[in-house]
Amino acid sequence: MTRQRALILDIIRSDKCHHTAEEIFSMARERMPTISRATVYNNLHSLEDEKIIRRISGDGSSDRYDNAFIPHGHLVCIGCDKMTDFDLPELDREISERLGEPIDSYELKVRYICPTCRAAAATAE
Amino acid sequence: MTRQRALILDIIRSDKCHHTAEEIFSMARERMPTISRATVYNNLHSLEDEKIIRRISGDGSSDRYDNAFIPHGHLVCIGCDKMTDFDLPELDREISERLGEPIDSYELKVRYICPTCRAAAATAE
DNA sequence: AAAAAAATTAGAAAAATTCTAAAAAAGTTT
DNA sequence: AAACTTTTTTAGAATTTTTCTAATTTTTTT
Repeated sequence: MTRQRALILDIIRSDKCHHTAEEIFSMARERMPTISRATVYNNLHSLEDEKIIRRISGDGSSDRYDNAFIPHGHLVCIGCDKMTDFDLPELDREISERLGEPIDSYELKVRYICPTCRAAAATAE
Repeated sequence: MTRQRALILDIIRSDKCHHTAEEIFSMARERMPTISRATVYNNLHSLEDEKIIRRISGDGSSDRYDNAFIPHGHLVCIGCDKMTDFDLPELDREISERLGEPIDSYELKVRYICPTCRAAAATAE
């Protein structure tokens, strides 16, 4: 485990929200000014392969990275684009049952209108 | 509806498998040699906004586009990377129930080992 | 401590996507 | 169907995102 790798992992773990590779690179730079962009990308890839982190595809924009402890989905508001975690206990087992085969992992993104945006829309009428 | 838009839509609809923007651009070029890359991107974006097609995030590689008729998930084999459709009747309703709010749409990608790769792995032992 | 293996670096290169302003096509109005 | 307005397309440059490269540095193994 190199210092660079530990730093990248720490950045991902110490923040609830999900960052892009470029954001992680900037944050890493602040704490280790010589770290290279390639190192960030290399580590994001290897950490993902080892299932220590997860890549969440950014709808349109860049992909984001998330701690991979417990399987969960993501809610994305179509109004404000904010992304939040969405606990889905047993969904992995359920998918596997529906499929009739074991699965490795899943990625679920749900688009909806978040309570804040819905309230704002209701007020605007 | 311009000829370009119709062509792009036809390419997406007349093929079971899911193509990237660049692939769609090349295929469109074969049938309309003057079509511009920007037109392909513009239309993919607008068709997606109008929910006529769906963007499926490519894990790592480029995003792919899919006909958006019925909600369904995607199976991606971690061995051969092949992507296939996965029917999940009522999953949208179920997600909405678990969330306690209406949803707009969902995107589910399930990573697993496809029967072919599993058989190959079993033979190799 | 020396040797071997693995990871990092800087920056170039490649790939993917967006932007721009002019031209063309589509849709509207009379 | 001519004149007008609006929308879309075009080509290519620009930008953004990601990967590659080969020389160093760091880490691990012997």
